[in-house]
Amino acid sequence: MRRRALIDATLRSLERHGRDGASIRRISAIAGVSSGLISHHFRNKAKLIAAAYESLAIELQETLYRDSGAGDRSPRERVSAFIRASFAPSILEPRILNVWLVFWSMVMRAPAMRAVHDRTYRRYRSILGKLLQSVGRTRGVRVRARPAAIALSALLDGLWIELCLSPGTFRPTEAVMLCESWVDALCGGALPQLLQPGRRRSP
Amino acid sequence: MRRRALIDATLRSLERHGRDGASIRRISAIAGVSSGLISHHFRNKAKLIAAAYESLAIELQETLYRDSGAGDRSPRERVSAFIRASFAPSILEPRILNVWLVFWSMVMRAPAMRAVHDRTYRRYRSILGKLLQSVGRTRGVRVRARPAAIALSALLDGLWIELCLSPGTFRPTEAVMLCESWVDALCGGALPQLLQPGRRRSP
DNA sequence: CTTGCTACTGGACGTTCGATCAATTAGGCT
DNA sequence: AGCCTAATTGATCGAACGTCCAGTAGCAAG
Repeated sequence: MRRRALIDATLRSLERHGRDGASIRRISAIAGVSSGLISHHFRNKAKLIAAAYESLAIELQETLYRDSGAGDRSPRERVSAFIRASFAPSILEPRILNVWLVFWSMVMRAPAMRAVHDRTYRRYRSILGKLLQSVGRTRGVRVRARPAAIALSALLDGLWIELCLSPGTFRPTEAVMLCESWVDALCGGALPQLLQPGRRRSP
Repeated sequence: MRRRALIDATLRSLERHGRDGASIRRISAIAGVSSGLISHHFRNKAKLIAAAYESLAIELQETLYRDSGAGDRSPRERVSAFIRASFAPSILEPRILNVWLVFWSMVMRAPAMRAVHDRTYRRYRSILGKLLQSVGRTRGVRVRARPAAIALSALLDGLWIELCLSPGTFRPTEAVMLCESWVDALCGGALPQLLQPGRRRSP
């Protein structure tokens, strides 16, 4: 499908040139087609960018979810795999942050981009929330999925952004450790505001 | 000083128009001067943007530090004030995220921007690290300043970004709660990897 | 008053941008 | 083979971009 190829060319262009890569001419050059073809398959540039945003977000979530769910792991091991996958070399590529920054800067201006963001982030938090809840169950703790997912996703994103912006500040293994520590504290009952009020499940 | 006025106009332009605001013509229009004047005071556009980045980062840190240090508070109260100030309405203004996104997207391309980023973030982590260490001291716990500051700054940034991107997802008070919970867990010894190895200070 | 220097103006130049559209090619259906 | 639709091209348009520079205005020193 041509649309698929154009979306891929868009992502590659944004990786290479950042915001300057969001240009019909650059994208069409990378895709090896004429500039007019983009206007034929997408009404305008904004539609193409929004489609690329959705594509990237969904693909990333599927990668993370697949990596964490592989094999017959315990819930705690699946969270660890999710965290490790979030700081894998291919994800930490600073070029990829470029792409996200372009998308985020459009979220506040284009309603279509905001819709994509809200939808994909809700899914992201849903995945994280379920993972954390099942970990809590095996530890006899009732995790409140929503705030827990919000906190862990913020921690993951914040560490990932800083690692991309200046990779020398700390190492990916430190980022993994900081996330693991937070999960351990959650399971250990040290974050009581993130647990269901009332007694623990196995007293 | 004219340079000061041009930097302020740059920040206002980036707030209003995002990346499109980083244009000599828009900035000069907001400042009420001719386009040529910018090339007179700054060698080129990149120098102006870098100066604006440094100005914004330093001003923000001074605001946060002043708010947290006011009065004769206990260390724990100062951390709370720092966290609350990080989610104050004026900071949460989505327009301000626009400005940071533009700067971050340039960090990976312009060495001068990378230098500004590294310098200001080191200062930011230093402030946070000292605050957390002094809190730990009053609780009989020896906090490792560096990883603790990295984690809390990532949590603050991640929550702040998501709040700016879609303010309806959760409320600022929830963000404050999540950060406070993390600090409580740290002080309570629930994040052992973030403490100095060995015994607690008051056993 | 003249000289010299700095702040400042605004137009010119060459690029690049997004969108448009008439013209051309390709491919399946009858 | 003939035809119709869809895919694709590339030129063209006006607008906006960064930089440059010749020129004006203001002012302090001689």
